[in-house]
Amino acid sequence: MSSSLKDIAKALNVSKTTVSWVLANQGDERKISAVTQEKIRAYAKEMGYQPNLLAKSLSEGTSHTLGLIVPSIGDEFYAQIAKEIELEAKDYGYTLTFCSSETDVGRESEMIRMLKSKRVDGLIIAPTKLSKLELEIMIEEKFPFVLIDRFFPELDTNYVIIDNEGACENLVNWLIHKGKKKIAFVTTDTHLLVMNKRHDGYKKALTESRLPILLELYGEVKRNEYETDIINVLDKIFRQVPDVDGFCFSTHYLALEALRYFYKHNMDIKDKIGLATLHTTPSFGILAPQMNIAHQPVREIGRNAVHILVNELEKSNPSHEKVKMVLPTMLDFKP
Amino acid sequence: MSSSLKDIAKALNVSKTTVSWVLANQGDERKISAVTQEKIRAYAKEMGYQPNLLAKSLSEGTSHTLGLIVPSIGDEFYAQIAKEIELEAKDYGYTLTFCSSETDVGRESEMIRMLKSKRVDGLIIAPTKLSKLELEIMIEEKFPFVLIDRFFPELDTNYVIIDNEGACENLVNWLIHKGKKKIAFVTTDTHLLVMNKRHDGYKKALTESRLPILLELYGEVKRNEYETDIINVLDKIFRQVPDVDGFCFSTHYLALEALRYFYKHNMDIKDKIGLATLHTTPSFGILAPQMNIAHQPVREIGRNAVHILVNELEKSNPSHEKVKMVLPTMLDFKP
DNA sequence: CTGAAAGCGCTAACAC
DNA sequence: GTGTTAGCGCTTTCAG
Repeated sequence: MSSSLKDIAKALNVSKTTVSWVLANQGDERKISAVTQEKIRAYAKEMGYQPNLLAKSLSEGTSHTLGLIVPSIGDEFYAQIAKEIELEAKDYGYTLTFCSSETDVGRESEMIRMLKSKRVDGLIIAPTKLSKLELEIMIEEKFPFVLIDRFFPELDTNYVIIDNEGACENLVNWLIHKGKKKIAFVTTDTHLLVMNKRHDGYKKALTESRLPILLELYGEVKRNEYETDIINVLDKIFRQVPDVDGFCFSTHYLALEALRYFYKHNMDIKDKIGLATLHTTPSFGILAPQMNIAHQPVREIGRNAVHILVNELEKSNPSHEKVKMVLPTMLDFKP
Repeated sequence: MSSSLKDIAKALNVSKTTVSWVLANQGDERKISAVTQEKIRAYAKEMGYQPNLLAKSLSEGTSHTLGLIVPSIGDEFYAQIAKEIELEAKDYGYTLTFCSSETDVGRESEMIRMLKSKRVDGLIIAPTKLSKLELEIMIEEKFPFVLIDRFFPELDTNYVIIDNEGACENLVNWLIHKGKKKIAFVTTDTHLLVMNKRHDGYKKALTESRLPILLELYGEVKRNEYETDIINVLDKIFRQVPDVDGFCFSTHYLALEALRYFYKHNMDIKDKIGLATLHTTPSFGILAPQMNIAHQPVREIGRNAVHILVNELEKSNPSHEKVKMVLPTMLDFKP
């Protein structure tokens, strides 16, 4: 089984230190003789020596591991984010430990604690209802972390989010520009600040164009049963405003379910009804080529989050400003 | 900052041992007086004591962490698998560290070594071109791991895969049953055994029905540029066999891209062309309600993989047979 | 009922 | 050039 420094040292009649040094490539620096070095390296290789990183971490006080907490790794968006984060982290020599809170929101803070206990060097978190308490503790302790996708304006933390308000404002403006007058806004998870921002963007666009903001054109879908609830929501909108001519969805999976609905009812989403959504899913290109999309810059979100975190970890000067990054979405408008 | 057992012990004038015991809930068992216990617990809470799991792991020789290696966490299928694995692992008290090999296949074995060095208790791997060497080493060392999605028949390992051959055989049989005579098979990643099995299933179904296996009805798509290459492949099939009346796709993303093609060319996939695929993607229900699907039992794959692994980890008797599990797909056939 | 001490595998300051 | 030693924070045996 895996041999240790001590085993090698004993077998070769040198000290642990010597072995440690040459295996850490400090051999020359520490002026260990070439023969000893070679001897050690050869034997280590022969034995298939694998350093115990647990011990190393304990000793060094840094684990070179980052923790990632997302609401659900099964979700396309977070999976992509995770991918980008993992790639970037690897470039910096960090591995990733992740937890998803899934349905069990109550256990989010438990996971934060767990990861801190496992001594990850820092955390990247897409918070849900997260007891802010846990974040406040981390701020207090100066534990390095960065929020993504969502944030708390009242907390002084690092974060990387998108311009939610601007994205929806642009989307709706475009629909207006194309002559739409009765544009509905369909959303969910309204306890989230980001969702409110998206709604704000919608309202702002209407207001600027002096269009009325009608309650009948607002649809709120229950998150945990969105596949079925969106049907009620859409039914209601069409009942109350039969000549609705545009839809802005606050997120991709609502748009997808709405498409299912439109197809089922054979609706003319080509000319009659204008479509817009935040974030995408691969099938939109086929299902609704006319869909106007504000793409999430997943790569930038992921990469920047890692950047910021690693920067904070590796800077000797720890007391610098938190970075608050608001990324623009990538607008993909159809003529 | 995070206090340690020693700090607590010192502050309370007791020994580290005592503190360790009560905080590990062995207080009663070890007959520590109620007052001492309470004192310790209260102080630990006040200080916000968080055990250093690194130290605990090092000491106990087990990290309660599982490693997951997939080709790409950004891929829908693996993301779902990861979700299931994470959930199940959490139930057993394990957290997950993951790596995806992404494009950089050469680094797979590096990741295995890294995770072993980090002393994960076991590994769940969806291998790609993986130098089998690494697996052989693990077998030799008796390091616990289970393969998912793909496997090597010549290696005696745990694995959880699906019945690839049976799935495609069933899919194609159904198409035949519906009167299709010229069924094409479109695939990719043909260096993978599982892909060959799927092809075998296709051929088996044809043979059983005494249909010819035509080379012109076989399409192989280059994996790394499948979005564009599939167009050539489909063009070629339609050119050589204009009256092709069925398609069996070896995997979901090929089916999706093919749909894009069918839509673009306005083809009749409702009656004229029969469709079948292994695994699904959310939009199929809208895009192609007629698509016959052999669903991957993601949940079962994930859960069973964790089961098998944890079982091997926690059984005192380590020398039992490797479990080789072949799960049926869930067939979703359209009339 | 509680404590001392060794040990998990590694690093690093300080000898010689 | 190389070794000694203490220490990272925890568990656990053995002694009182």
